[in-house]
Amino acid sequence: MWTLKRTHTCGELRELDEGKTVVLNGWVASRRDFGNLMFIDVRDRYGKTQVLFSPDREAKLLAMADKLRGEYVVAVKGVVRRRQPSAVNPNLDTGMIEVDATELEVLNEAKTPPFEIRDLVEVSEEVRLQYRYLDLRRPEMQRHIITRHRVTHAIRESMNRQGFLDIETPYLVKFTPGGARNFLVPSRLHPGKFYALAESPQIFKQLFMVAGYDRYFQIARCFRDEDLRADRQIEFTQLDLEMSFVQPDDVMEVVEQCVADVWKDVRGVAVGRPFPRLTYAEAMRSYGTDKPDLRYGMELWDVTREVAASPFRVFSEAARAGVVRGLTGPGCAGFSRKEMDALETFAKGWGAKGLVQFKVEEGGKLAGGAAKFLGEGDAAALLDASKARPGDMMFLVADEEERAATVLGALRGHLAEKLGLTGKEEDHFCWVVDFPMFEKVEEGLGARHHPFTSPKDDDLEILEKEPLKVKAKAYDLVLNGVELGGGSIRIHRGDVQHRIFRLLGLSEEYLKDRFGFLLQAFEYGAPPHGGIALGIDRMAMLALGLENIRDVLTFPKTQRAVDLMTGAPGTVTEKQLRELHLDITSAEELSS
RNA sequence: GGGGGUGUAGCUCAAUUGGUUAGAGCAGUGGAUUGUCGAUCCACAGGUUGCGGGUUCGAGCCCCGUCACCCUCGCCA
Repeated sequence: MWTLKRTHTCGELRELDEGKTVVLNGWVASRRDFGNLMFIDVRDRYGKTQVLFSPDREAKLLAMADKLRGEYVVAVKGVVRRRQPSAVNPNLDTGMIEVDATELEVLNEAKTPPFEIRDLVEVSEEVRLQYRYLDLRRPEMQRHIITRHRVTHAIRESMNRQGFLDIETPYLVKFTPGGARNFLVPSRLHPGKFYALAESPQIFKQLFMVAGYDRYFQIARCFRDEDLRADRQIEFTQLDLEMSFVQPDDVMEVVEQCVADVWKDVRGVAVGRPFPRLTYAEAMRSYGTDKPDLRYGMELWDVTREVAASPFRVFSEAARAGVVRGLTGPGCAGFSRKEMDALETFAKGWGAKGLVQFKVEEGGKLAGGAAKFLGEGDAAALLDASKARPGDMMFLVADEEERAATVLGALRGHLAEKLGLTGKEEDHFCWVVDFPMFEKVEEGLGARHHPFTSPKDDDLEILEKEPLKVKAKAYDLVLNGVELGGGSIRIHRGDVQHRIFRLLGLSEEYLKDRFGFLLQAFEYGAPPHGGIALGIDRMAMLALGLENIRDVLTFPKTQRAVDLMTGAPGTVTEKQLRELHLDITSAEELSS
């Protein structure tokens, strides 16, 4: 029970409020004790306000204030005073005023926290996660969580404005193979049977299209039992959407509008539209990745033809079966032996046999270990292709095409980081389109996106003949080298779907068992449709300029998928196991 | 499953070539203090050096094992 209910938040009082009697509720952020005079900063999520306890009031009040400690929860009644010019704190929004306390109520005491509740305190993430509720009290984390709210709010407003319906789908679903590993939930009512936690609403949203809800969206949690990373959690949130009677352009248009709305609301910037589009082939050729970072240049170049007859056998031999490609490191000619070795080690770590490095000297002369092996026209060809100038460095990889692209793509990112090219504030969105439909897997073909992705119309005729050349109506949204999400136009015709299934080597029986309901639904009038899913955690992370998804999640899990605060996952009782008809067979697990 | 990094006081870190009683800042506690704002000054308290084993006259430091956290490859969005 408390009597002093707040009239204002700790971030809102200004000079104009001078003379008002106010009540603040919040946490004691700091205490500056001058004996007969004391200052308390009271904090809530809106800000901090300085409260003055002066000896002009009754002695009891000051004595009470003397007992205050950090993170005590307090209610303070007082009069807003304008500060003397010399006492103004320009670093605080409320720094022009202070509250001259007349009453104090301690709503709750607090133990000394394991770390200070402030920004700019370096605390190990392990401790932060263990006391996440305290970490979340820090202004920096509150800014993250509030920004995340603004992202989701802006998304909902934008999608609503664009005529989309927010509809939910089940999380407890039937296991469907392919894609990510599922979490399984044992069924109590059906011994030996399991639900799966939805890895995405994919199938349900397609059924919405069959049902006629032609513009659907949802901010949905997804569950994938895969290894965690700086930008990946086992449960994460997607903006999922699906539309009927559309082509890829229509989906991309909607997404661009939504993202632009979010960026305008959250970052206050107008993003340029339409976003640039690259084909998958272009992205791989120029950037060595299907998620290019367009904040800087350093595009890859190819000299396979030019060096095919080079006396340098590393080049000429690679040119026969593979490619010779490179990138230009601006101003890198000054790299030390050590730095160059480190780059070669980096390249080898990505599977390169080696990394050929040439310094470009004044007059366009190439220097470096392998320079002496180059033939007459080689240097000129390299200079021409690389656009390298004196002071630059060329990095070349001679290998099979995919390997060369991957290595150089990784090297490009690594160099950009090293050269400080990635720190820019600008955001560079782009679309990567025309992905291959299939990829080679151990036993034949696999779906690159998922098996309901539509091939491009023109490629239908070569579907069976040259499946690896077939392009999909798929598109990925990329921001600063991070994949924000991807989608596709789906197959809505049964005949095409069956051709794809056949190519993927899926038997009719198997399909009937796993996707029977979907295939059946598609027999009752499925409209052409397509959609996309975007990672909202990543979006919030990038909107905040962060590099770790955990910093925009309230209770993230560690790399080993543990919640350090609750201790999840945990053991359960024998009774629970019995009810679920489960038997733990491993002795190790039983003892834990 | 593989590669790399880290682990010392509540927090962030230091500790020479293996050498005496493991230090500092912040936080904490007590005292002083009427204009601070990450207040200041004085004092005090605070340690199973992640854990287990080994080598050694002697281990925070070397070796083996193990655990936790982070980055990453595979995997996955």
